[in-house]
Amino acid sequence: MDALSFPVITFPPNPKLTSSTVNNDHRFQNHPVLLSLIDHCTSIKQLKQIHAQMLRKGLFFDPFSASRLITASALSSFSSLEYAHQVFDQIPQPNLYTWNTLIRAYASSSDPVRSFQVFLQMLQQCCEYPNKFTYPFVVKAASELKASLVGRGFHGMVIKSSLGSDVFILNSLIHFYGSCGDLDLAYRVFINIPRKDVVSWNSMITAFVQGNCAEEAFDLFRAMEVENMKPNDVTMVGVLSACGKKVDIEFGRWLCSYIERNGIAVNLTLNNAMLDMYVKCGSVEDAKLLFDKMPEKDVVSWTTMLDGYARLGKYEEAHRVFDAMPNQDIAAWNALISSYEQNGKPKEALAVFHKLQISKSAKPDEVTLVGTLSACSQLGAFDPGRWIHVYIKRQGFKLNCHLTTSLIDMYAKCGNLEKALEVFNSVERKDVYVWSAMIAGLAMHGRGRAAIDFFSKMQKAKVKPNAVTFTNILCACSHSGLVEEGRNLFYQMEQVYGVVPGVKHYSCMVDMLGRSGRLKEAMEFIEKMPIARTASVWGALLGACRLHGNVELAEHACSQLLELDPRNHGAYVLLSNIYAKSEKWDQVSRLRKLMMDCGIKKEPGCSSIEVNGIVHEFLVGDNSHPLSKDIYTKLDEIVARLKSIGYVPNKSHLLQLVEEDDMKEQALNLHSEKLAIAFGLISTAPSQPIRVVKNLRVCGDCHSVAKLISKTYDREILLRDRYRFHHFKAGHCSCMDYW
DNA sequence: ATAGGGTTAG
Repeated sequence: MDALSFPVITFPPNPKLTSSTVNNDHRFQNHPVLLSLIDHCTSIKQLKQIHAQMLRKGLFFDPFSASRLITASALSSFSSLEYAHQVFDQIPQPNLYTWNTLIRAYASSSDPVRSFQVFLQMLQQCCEYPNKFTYPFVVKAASELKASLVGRGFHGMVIKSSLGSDVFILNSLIHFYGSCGDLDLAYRVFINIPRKDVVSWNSMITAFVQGNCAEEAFDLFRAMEVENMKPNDVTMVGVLSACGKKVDIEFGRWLCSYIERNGIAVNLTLNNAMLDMYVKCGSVEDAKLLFDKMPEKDVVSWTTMLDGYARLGKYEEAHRVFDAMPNQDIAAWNALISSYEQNGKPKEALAVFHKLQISKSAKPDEVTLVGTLSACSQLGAFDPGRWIHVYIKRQGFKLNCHLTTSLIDMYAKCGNLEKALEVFNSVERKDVYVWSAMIAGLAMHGRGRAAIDFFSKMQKAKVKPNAVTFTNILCACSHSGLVEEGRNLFYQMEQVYGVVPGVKHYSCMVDMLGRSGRLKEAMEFIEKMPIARTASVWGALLGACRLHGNVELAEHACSQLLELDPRNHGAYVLLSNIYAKSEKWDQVSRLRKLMMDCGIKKEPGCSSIEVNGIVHEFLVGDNSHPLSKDIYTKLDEIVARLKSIGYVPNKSHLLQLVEEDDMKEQALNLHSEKLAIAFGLISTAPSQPIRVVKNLRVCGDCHSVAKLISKTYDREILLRDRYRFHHFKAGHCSCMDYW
């Protein structure tokens, strides 16, 4: 919803229209010398001197002369809006031009809301109506703020005041509707412009690109040819950006040659757009060739190159570019942080953030924080995550939806659902991503009912759910065994909410049905799918077969899965699991051999635990940790103690055939999650919960052991596995053993 | 009497 409230727009009466006090009567002689001096000012100090002279000579009370002063103080390179506004307030009778200047300056300032305030004041106080110059400025402010209702209000006013055919205003409206994501309305404005100019086309193309409709942008670009409209540099920047999004290097190369053939002026921005296209299409080589030829480079050019290497995982080159850039602004740091974070290297991302803090060469911005928080989420690194939250508060960052979403995600994935809820409740503005993150948080903590509750609250708040919201809510239903609710939501998706179910939603449904033991229904559901079945759908069925020990269906699911994705190690592992559970060891070793022959490796189990801000990682049977000896001693102690209260190791969770019984036990005890928990017990205070993150699904035996430890050692254990959270407390797990 | 709309990195 719109955060800005805007009064009903009516034109106020115009009391001063007939008044004789209006000071536009040229009583004052212009003072050409003084006025031309304004244009030569290079600092606020000089302007203030002229201001003083103007006051002495009475020139300041001439609206025209005052307007020149306002223009210089509000729009020049050394401008000070605050000063401009103070001067403005002293002008007895500002004219429309002067009002427009102030509105314009505020529209492109960091606080565009103020241009609305000045606009409203103008409606009341100025003796003239807003004109064709006023609207582009306020509409621009509305675009900046994505203030969709306010902008529509302006559109209405434009029509009422018969300015509805001004191409400047209409172009700004295209831009406005585009930035609000309302592409249909933007297009409606566009097609109704009788004499479109190149800016009209550019605005519409850019709107399509930014709304992720690259094809439509290309269509429009081609239509320009037909309509004999010559594209310019801005047009090319737009289509190149679309090209990067589509990862279509062929078309991108063609566009570059088009620019050359048609003699389109290449400036720095256009060069940067070409660089970006090459980088996004994965050709850092092409980018490098262009980069070396560019006559002028700015920080964007350097950062784009850095990003090009980093996103390919060429970190050595990326760091070389980083060191070579004239100055590393925050964007450069962000490129490094996000590439690490997005390439599954969250530890490295945190390390870069740490370096940034020490170097103090740039101030973290919102992008930095979002990337770093995401790294914390991946790691389950609660301490750094919490630290960043404090930092956000201390630095006075306003929580926008992006940051809010990241914080909720971080707290949820670090096991602190209460904190996530606290952040959620503390913010006024909640968009679909904020709601979806909260629902995902509830889902991974097994709070299915609450998730459904939030989903209906979301409807009441009039926030439209999207595909991600549905993935999360279906996942919540699945993890809590809420089959009826999940089924209903699935069937409402398209009919009630207009969200067409994608393959992720089908996978969720298969998981939900299968997990709850409805294997037959799950299979029928797959057969009736109207869209192409992917590996993930069969994977969900396979997982359910393992849970319920259905060998036959598992074999079918597995063969279907491998047909679609022959190198899917998860499929082999799951099927081995199923064979192992029913003690078909010959099948287990057959699969093992098959995997070896195909060179497919099981993803090794890995658990990490954060102690005092340091993340420790454990692999299966790991003894690389400095405290390894102590850890194994502790583990022996734990097992002995648990056995004395009736724990029986569950050997069916082993993957390989181990003949001797005690060997089996040992193999179980080598599981990474047990090592991490044992390390947690010896290295953290008894009051502290143990927070472990595992890359795979938690093993059944480890799950039982964690429950028993939570009781026997009176310790909370928070274990996050690949799919969800297990919150062990006093002998119970939050998943209620349904996972 | 002065003026306006569309552009690139994360």
